[in-house]
Amino acid sequence: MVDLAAVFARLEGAYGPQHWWPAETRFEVIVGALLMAQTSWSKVTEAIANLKRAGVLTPQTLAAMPIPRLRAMIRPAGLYRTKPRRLRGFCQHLVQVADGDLDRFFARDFGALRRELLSLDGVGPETADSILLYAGRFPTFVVDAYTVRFGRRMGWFPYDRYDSIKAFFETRLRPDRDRYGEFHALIVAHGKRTCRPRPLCARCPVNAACAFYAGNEDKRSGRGKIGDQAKRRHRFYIE
DNA sequence: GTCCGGCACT
DNA sequence: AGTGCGGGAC
Repeated sequence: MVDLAAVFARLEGAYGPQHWWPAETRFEVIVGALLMAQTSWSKVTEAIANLKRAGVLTPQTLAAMPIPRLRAMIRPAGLYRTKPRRLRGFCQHLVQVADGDLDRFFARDFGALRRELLSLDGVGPETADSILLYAGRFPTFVVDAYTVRFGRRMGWFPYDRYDSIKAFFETRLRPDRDRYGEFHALIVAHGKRTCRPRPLCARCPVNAACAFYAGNEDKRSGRGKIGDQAKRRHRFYIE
């Protein structure tokens, strides 16, 4: 029996409200999502600030911008060979199908919209769901590497397939976009601060419900079969 | 060295 | 399933 509401409450209690997505407009949310891969949010913020300062942060302007100029502005976000092309491509698509109007763009069937997003270069499932949730305001659950690691350690699922994990959450939570958005943000906070590659289980707010923590009880106590050397080898981080 | 709020190639 | 994409922060 997995009580997601209880886990949510404990994460919220430990980390507080996350205020996602930190952007002024829906279009900024989308630009941020497209620039996010393999970088930190502060770098994305820097890149968006460059676009704003230059006054080019509109779908029409970005859709018509030469790649080298775009590259110079979003350089802080890294992966500069791919991201400018993807950002411009998305804007061209947005202008094409909705005249750059996000109200019109999102005012369509969810399933069709998601498939359309996934067909665009640079938009995989996580980016598509981030856009649909945080910009489109659809109740769709976002899965990322933190979610996979966290859920597997908790013992909620053994697999790492995006759609299956997404379904795990969506079948257990009422479709509520604010709650979905906050839950994902809390999982990210948890993954950064506690459920790291080397987990800080001793001060984890949900360790009482965690299979990984339970499975390592003998190692924590130091009275199990596994000695100190093996503990280090297995990379369990004991506070 | 590893890590970033991934994705598209092979 | 493995790897290129990039460079700053730690």
